[in-house]
Amino acid sequence: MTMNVRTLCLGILSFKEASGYELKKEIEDGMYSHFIDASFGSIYPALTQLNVEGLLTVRSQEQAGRPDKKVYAITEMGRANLAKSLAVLPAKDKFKSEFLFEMLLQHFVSKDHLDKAVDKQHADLVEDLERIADKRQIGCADGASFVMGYGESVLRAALNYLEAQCPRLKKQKLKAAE
Amino acid sequence: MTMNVRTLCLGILSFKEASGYELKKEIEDGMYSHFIDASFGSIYPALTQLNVEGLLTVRSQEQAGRPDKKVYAITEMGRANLAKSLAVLPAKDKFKSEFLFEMLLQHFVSKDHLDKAVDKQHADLVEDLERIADKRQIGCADGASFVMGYGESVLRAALNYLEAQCPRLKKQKLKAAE
DNA sequence: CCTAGCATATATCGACTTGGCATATCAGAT
DNA sequence: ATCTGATATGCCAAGTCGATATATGCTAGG
Repeated sequence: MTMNVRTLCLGILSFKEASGYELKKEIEDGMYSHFIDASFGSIYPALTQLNVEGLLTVRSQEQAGRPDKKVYAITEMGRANLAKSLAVLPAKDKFKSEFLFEMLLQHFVSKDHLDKAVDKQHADLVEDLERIADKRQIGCADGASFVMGYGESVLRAALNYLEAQCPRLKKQKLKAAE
Repeated sequence: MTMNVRTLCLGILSFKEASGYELKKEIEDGMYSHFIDASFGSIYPALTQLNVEGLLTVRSQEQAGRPDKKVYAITEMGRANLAKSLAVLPAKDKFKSEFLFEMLLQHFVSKDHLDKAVDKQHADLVEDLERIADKRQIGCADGASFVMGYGESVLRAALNYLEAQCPRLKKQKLKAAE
């Protein structure tokens, strides 16, 4: 699979048309957020290029009191191109964690700093799980359901491990529940 | 935390001296492999730069029948610099999965291709789990133990989910056990 | 009241990183 | 005899991130 920002944009636009800004929001806060990343610096040039190649169409949409939106929609050529990109076996998952790196080198940092890092990791995991839980309530089809279930399983496992290794976290949890 | 290849090299070299090639092996197959990535194209320039800045020392080691090794060792300045980099709270974990992207867009690919993608994901997860299990047998201290336990939990959760969603995989497992 | 910050919206640019390629030698497999 | 793979270092084009710039309107606090 040729997984770059181009393919990503085509994939999201295959569900519904959107502007560059809306794509970024979807990638950051939406269903894609826990297994994909992309910045404006790659999204906007990709959209321009895809439009030039005829894989997308643009239409400028005026908005009251806001800058104009450039709404992109996928074309038939775009769908064909996306299908072609997806027809290659996906590359191996990549997981990057500064947190685990810091845990590995814990003898270089203070006990206090380590506690803060663990707390942050815990908060990040809880936040991600809550976001998925919110999306799940809405209820969605086939692929989306599988993807959210996968994310939920993995995040919950990480959270459980963290709480088992750092009993301190459970106390905080109880505190928060009061 | 300033997590770039520079910090990564300093971190690994804080345990033992190594050449660029050995660092790559450690990152690819060693304990770091499931939460960090780096290519030769970033490792070698980083080592050269760190040496110029006095954070590392080099010594050329001759080897019978092989090219000379440049063995890098961390200096006191290097350790101080590493400690400083670690004194910032770690950034949020990043997880990239082409597999999940493909699952989300499954209506674009054939049933056969989807099966192959799932099989590949399954094999990747099993391979990673085995690698961690091998490392764990050796037995290691504090940080390393935590990191491997974390990785094991997360990978096992993913594997369990995959097998629960695709009962076909269990049959393959039994086949392989025969 | 007003002003500081935040959300909307698009775009560029430097710095970093990846992945492929080049180069060289030797061991073991075919 | 030849080819693949491991050891070993390094360069380079292409892709990507994070910060920054620009412009506007809404909202909440001082």
